[in-house]
Amino acid sequence: MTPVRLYDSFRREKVLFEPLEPGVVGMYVCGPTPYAPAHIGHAYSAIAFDTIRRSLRFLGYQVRYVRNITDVEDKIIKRGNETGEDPMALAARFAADYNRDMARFGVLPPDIEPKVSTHIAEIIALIERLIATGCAYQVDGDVNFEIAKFPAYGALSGMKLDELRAGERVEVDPRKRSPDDFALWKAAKPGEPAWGSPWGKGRPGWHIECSAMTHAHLGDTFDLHGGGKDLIFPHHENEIAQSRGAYGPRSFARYWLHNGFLNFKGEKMSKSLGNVVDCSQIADTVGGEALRLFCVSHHFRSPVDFDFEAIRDGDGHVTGARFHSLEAADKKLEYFYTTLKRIDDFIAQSGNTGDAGDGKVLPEADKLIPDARVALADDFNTPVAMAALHEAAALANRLLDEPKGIDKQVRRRTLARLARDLRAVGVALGVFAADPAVYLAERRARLVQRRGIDAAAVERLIADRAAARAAKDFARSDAIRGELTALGVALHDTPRGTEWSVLDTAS
RNA sequence: GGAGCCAUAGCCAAGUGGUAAGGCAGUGGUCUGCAAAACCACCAUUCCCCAGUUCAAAUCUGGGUGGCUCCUCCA
Repeated sequence: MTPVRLYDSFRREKVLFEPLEPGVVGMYVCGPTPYAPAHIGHAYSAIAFDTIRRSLRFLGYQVRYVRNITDVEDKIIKRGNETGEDPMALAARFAADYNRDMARFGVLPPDIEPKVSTHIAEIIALIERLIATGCAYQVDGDVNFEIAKFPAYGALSGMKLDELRAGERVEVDPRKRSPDDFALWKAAKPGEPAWGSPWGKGRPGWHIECSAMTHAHLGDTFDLHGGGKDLIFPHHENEIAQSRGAYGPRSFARYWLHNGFLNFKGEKMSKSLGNVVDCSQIADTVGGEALRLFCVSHHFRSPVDFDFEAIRDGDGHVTGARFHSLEAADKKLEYFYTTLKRIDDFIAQSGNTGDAGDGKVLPEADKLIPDARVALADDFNTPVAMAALHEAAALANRLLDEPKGIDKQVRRRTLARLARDLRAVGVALGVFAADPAVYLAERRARLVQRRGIDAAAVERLIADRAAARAAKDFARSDAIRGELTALGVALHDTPRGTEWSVLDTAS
């Protein structure tokens, strides 16, 4: 396996990653609270950590990947009470939606997907332990964590307790010993899901589930903990306090990873600004893989500006959306899939499909995997891996275009190797998994629909043009090309006949 | 008020001490009946500004300017 350096949010520097057990990584990522359709921010985070998980595998590590679902939480209960739907049913429904959406972005299912509702016993045991160690106290049916008993509090976020109080803006529960203390267990209120506990009926507070679930599935101490930057405070800070308060100062996550946030034209995404984009809208409009490629073209820690423009009708109503940066990513995908298809076709035509690319190849073709490895081992630098993919694809196209001067066997084997390795790196990034012909056909169908192109009319014009060309009537042929261009269609004359695609105009 | 992040070509984006990856767009070329696609070449003497450290700075230090985030639910 390849040694990895990563930026640890806790130490605030890039460090050598040394898993507890060499070659084996235990990784926990904060998953969603499913109370509404997943939006692009959820996808960005899920893709970031899925890519890290895939990268670690590519680098030779065995990864145990745990991503939870917080299915008991205030927002779910509130939404359920508003709509009349049972909160647990609502959470289950949106959790299923979430997983379906993430699958469209190439996010692999976690190895373990624990839920709060199935870990109540573990949560209660952890709270009891915190009471026993003196970190938590019971008030009526509630149990709170007492921050004063955990002097290391604030190490991850850089928060200091006296400053926290200065910034206190929420109403303080007078039964708390300190305003900063947070709930581990909340006494049941009418209309809320509740479970029996030593403190009466109630439910877990937010934060405690992650401490309980990491312990249940990864043990006292584990390697990587990930989540969105916004979770650093208070969520991750509280997780640390709970877990270390219970299991000791050396327990819990050994390295912290936080992904940057998505902005829209420099603005934070928020419902009030009307710039929250649902995952299904993205996947339907440009395809899920375009978002995936967009994400891995940026470093996961960087804030990313997401280019989004609402399409409005004459009355100003939003009728659709343009995602310029995703359309660019989709076009880039077309390049890679076209390249893969060219190679696949070439290998198929050469008759020797058994040669997967083993053996001696052109030395330039041997660079892709090592280059990708170096890139991903350096803090999961996917943009640099993308650069390696571009160079490999250009090499493949060059070999396909210019057969002269290269030994036939070496050429074919080199192309087979390139296709194999492009896909191997693609697996690490979560791209290029589709059949190229299928992807290209689906992409064109999407564009045809989006642009309102009449495919049958296009085919008719192409037939007319073929007739004109056969008659060497090039003036007529060019006139038809002009008509098609006006329709937004580009033609591609090949030995197999004329193929067409949708122009990538800015329209 | 406290904590932190970011600023690299027209645009997107890597690079955290050793002389500016990659992509898009653009220009020229190869190929083509003409195109498209693909390929090739060109495209930042310079990294927001000022000062400093160093043989050497986009990278480190200090001071500015501009943008953003967290401290409250938030991926």
